[in-house]
Amino acid sequence: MKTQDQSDTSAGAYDFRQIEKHWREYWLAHGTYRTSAPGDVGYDPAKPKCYVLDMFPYPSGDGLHIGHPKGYIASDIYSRFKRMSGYNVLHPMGFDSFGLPAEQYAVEHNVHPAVATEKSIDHYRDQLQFLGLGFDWDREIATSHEDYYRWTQWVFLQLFESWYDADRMWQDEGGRTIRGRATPVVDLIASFDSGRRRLSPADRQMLASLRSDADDCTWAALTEAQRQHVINNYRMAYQKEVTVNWCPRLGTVLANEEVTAEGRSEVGDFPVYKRPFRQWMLRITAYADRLLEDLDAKGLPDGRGGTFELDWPEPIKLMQRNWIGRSGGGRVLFDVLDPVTGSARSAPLEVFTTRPDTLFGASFMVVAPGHPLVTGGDSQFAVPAVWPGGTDPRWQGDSTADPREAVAAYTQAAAQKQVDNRVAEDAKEKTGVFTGIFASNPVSGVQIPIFVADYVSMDYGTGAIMAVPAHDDRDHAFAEKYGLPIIQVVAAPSGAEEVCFTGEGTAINSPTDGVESAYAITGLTTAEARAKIVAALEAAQLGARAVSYRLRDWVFSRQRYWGEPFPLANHPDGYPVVTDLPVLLPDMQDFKPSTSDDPDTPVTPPLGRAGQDWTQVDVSGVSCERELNVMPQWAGSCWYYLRFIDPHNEGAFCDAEKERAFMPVDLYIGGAEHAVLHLLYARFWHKVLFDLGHVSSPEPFKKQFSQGMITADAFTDARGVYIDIRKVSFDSGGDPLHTETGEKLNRFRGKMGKRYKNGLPPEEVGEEYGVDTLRLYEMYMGPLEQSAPWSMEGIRGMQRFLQRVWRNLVDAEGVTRIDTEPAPAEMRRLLHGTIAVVGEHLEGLRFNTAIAALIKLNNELVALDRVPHEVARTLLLMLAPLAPHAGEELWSRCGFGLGDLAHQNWPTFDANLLVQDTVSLPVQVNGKVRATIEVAIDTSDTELQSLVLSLENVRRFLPETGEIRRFIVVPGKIVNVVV
RNA sequence: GCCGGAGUGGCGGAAUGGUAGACGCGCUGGAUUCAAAAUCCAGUGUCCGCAAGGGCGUGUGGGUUCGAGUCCCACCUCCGGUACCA
Repeated sequence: MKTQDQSDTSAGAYDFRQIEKHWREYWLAHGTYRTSAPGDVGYDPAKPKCYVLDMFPYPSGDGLHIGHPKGYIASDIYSRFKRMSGYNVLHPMGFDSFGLPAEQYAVEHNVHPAVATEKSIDHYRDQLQFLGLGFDWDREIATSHEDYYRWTQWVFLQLFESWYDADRMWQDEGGRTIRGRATPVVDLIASFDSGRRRLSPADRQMLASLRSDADDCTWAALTEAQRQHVINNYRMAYQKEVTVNWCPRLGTVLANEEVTAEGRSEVGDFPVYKRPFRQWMLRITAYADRLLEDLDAKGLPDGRGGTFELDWPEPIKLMQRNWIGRSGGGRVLFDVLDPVTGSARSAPLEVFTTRPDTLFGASFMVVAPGHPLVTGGDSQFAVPAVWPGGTDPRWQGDSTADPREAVAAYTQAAAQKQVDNRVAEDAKEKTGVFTGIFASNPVSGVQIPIFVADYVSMDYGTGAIMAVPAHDDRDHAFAEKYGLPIIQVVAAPSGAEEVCFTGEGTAINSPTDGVESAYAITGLTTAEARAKIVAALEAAQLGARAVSYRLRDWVFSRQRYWGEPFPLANHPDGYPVVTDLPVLLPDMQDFKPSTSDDPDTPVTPPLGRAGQDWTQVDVSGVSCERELNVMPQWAGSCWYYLRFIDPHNEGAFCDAEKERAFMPVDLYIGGAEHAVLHLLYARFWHKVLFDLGHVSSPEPFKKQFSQGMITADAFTDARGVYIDIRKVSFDSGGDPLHTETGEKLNRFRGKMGKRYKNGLPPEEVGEEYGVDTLRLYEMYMGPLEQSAPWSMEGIRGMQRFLQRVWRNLVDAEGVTRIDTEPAPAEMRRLLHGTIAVVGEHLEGLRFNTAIAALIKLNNELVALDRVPHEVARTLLLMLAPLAPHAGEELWSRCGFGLGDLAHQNWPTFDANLLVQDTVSLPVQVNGKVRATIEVAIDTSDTELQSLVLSLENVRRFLPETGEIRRFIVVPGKIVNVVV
């Protein structure tokens, strides 16, 4: 599959290997893509800036394959286009080099992650440079380098030493009023010290475990350790016991996604246990509303006196909104009835509901297995010793024992139950046990049973729900199984009868207006009924308007080695203290997690074995043990875009003036897999830094774009073993065969990568076809946001295109074919039309159609003996961002300049040239095209009508009378005769 | 399951509600060549037809419209995410 021109070394040949090598080296030697910042020689503050950012890669030991650079090529083209359009472009690259992939690679290959990482980075840099990507390499960073991660630790301390003052009203530079602000913890402590702030009920509840007099003690009476526990409840970075999926055999915690339906690890198939675990958390939920609002906010300040709004694809915004999952509704208090006396206990059961309007349809309640009502955490809520008379046997669980045993057994089983597999979650049968306790519906007074069931989670809302089986699918399934009443209280608008209608409609079977009730909602719409019920509940002190979020706080610690150490230590009195920066990761040869077969083995992070020199640290004269967890890989990628602006600053994470000059990022390109988590986490950190005055804009990424994957066919033999795509050929029928054995292979479409042996390194393709060809082909495969399959046949078309451009401008002897005569009118019209289209499509990241327009223009040149000067020059300018090596070579060969194509001005077009006097109109009869007519652009409709109706092929389709019903003219587009 | 996206010739894809298939690959025929590669020219959704022209055609089934690949409703299939892969 070698191309034929390899041996052609004549003066006029397009020798891409030599050309690409030459310009690659030229650009690096001349610093062609270096960006100047405030304070640099040659920085021009009057020039508009454009910050084009890629999601930086984590450097795996396998190197890049041709699927990886798709986004980098796109951002490179855009950067070059913007530079030519007069912008000071910042386009940096770096490496997300901490984290699990690097650690796992190190384990597999038995090398230290620090060594493996450096090697991988060198390899990646070579590969990226090979692709002719115009990064400013002076700005390269790596998250695992000490001069980077010391600032990651610094940013973490900003979070640790601040709290979210939710009621604070303030204005940003753009004049927007914002509610809530991250505020230094020292201010909080000062307000406690001065008495301006008192301990909250939540503080007292937490203190109850530490002091007997928590109910009425004051801040002044607290010990330092107790005060620190209070402050922990406020910090943006705080410690909390959370339940995780613990796999002792792997010595790691797993995501739900990494646990199989059988409750075993995906990797290795080992048992996984639910286990509570003290973790560092980040209070992202405090920012839920602002993360939501700013997606659509107008007038975000840009730090330079201007404003901006987010230009993100709507689907990505939608995913973020859904992830945050704000739902408005109400909290409702249900009286819990004493099983013996039947009277209400003092502590009611609180639920959150998004549908207060369905309150009259609530026929039972469900609490989560961890709820205090059933864990005995609150003596108020004791489960009775005997089943109430007439309890349905189905409600009593598997045991025939008393309610306490049944509930305890169910709760324990739920806890033991290894992680749920979501696929099965909703489809699987609901289970639950009656607690023996009844509640009273606050609006109707009806007694309803309380169940414990694992379809309710402690993580969302209050861990308890009111069940409305007529209008909630899960409640419905549960009610059907346990024979509970199903009461319709909402009528579907269309009258469409669904078994379980969950949409909005009209309230029915509730009190009717005229009846003496504040809850008279029958006949009201869902929205009206919801508002009325909540207002009435509030008046009766039985509930309140409330908002709930799906978003949870962020578990921020990992029991790993290859990550940023926390700049914290544990004081002997049991609270965290800040240590000096930087906290260097100790050099350990044994960095693997400790594994065990015993689920109860204490969890010991690898850093626990670092030796006392490292683990013990003196803080203000007290010997403390360092925090042994490390940060997740997200940490480094949450702020790297700021470090690129000022990568070598030793005194600050980023110089304030430079930050103002370059933020926000104008275009952020990355994989669609980061659409929710990474983008949300980075936005969160940025907002904290914004609140604290460290950055000047409230959002980091002005425009966001997610590129699709490059997929590739993969092949397996009869045993199911993957066969390297280099060893696959095709028979005449197109069926895949093994090159060596001739065996017939199976083909399927998959992600490109090492696993399927279907990836190719860019060097291999670049050597064979040329880097410019590779760049063009990846952009030409289809819309940037879509996934597309790699094809070794398709790439030839782009190579042909470049060769054709070359031959149009250079003859076989290497002499240019430029004509000094001006271009003919038709050629100029085509040229200027192409400028208009290409510019528009590059700006819109529609590279496939931009390239198509260039191909079309170039194809018109093939028939010419010589190419007019203006056409040649303009064609090269438009080609420059896409195929920079060939562009520079031809630019200098044609004598337009030397090595300066990247800094030329983008061509402008003359709109007058694009106006045409006549237009070719398709003529439809009843929506079917029957003819085409060439008319002057200003032909009147009546004139047009008589012309059209006289057309032979139109008349054939008219009725005998010649009568028409309508005559529709869409100016310049189409004519439709309706008969 | 839930959230988001995508389904158009043999293939990748193009198309502000206005001629479906731009452009590229592949294929067919021709020119050039001793021959081949490369290159150039012409053709190429499908069915009927010598042609002119006509029928059908954008995952499936409905709907809105003078007109639907595009908008609405209901499905099917595939892809991404689902919080400790990032």
